[in-house]
Amino acid sequence: MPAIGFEHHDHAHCVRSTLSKAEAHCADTGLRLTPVRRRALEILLAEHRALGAYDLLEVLASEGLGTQPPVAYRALDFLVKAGFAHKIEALNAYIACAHLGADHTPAFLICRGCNSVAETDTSPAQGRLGDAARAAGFVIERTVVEAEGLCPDCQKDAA
Amino acid sequence: MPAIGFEHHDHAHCVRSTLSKAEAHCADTGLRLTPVRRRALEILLAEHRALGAYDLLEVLASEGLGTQPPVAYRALDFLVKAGFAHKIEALNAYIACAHLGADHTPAFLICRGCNSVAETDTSPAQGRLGDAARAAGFVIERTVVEAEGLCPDCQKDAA
DNA sequence: TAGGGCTTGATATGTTATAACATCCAGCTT
DNA sequence: AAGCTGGATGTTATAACATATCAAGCCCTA
Repeated sequence: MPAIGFEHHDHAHCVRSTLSKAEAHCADTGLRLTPVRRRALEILLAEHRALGAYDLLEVLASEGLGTQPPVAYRALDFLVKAGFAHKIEALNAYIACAHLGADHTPAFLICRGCNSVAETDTSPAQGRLGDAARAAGFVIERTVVEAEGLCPDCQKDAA
Repeated sequence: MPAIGFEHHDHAHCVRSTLSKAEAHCADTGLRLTPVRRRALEILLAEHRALGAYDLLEVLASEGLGTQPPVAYRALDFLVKAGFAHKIEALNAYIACAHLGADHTPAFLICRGCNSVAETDTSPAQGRLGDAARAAGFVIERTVVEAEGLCPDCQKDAA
């Protein structure tokens, strides 16, 4: 599973295809992809960048889809629980899932230059973290793996 | 490097020894471990648990060491920059470093039952995350690795 | 068509974090 | 000793992130 986010790609296609997968998943499982939720996912998908809840709210508000914080947080909760989006803990911000449908443990590469975020995959339970957890008798339920640094473009700019 | 936090240990000794190391490090490098900073570190060291900035502020305030948020955030900034404490991103909270002096990339096991936190060590740049970063041409400067789950004691309680 | 459960609307508030500017103080300089 | 300098602290205000609560609407289905 490659990192998705920095390389150039057919973005329109990746947006459409993710939306289709989300719709199909909801149809299968009975989840309700309501107008606000669907639009929130579209907004996140529009960029490979993490958006704050209030950034999202601003866009929703400009479209008449709600003006108060709970609107954004409810939509984000839904998307995160459904696996359509992830929260980036280091930024207190949210990003659309780039590997929708794949069973994965997400990990993120966060560029401090341009704020773009690439999603990749990891298996922390199989590495040193998992070893430490087993040694301590700790049962892992969820992992947060995020790396901050510079993407290729921003390295060029810095040089 | 073992995980430190869940197992029973001589806590008074681990507090004293960490404070000594911090003092020695400041003496060596010219950093100033002022009364507020030193007391903040002591407060964090008092438990293997992450404290919010406002929790810390409450204690400092009760001792006449300052009443406004910047007091706590400045002390925490100093401790984090000096490597004496770490921020737990998943909790927006702070914990004293359990491996002071060792060159390490911290990783945390966070118990959702009792809020205790164990610090261990990881090498994300050598695992799958590092592979993905190299493949994407991304340069990692800092990593956040946190696992949420249940510690041994809380597993017993749940059963 | 009535009831239950999920969704949305609306108000208020709680929690985490920083900006901005004034003041103080220790150490150095002349 | 007077003055400068840089880090540390005091103080006020506000920005940014997140949730509790209760009322109202919608949709399914029995």
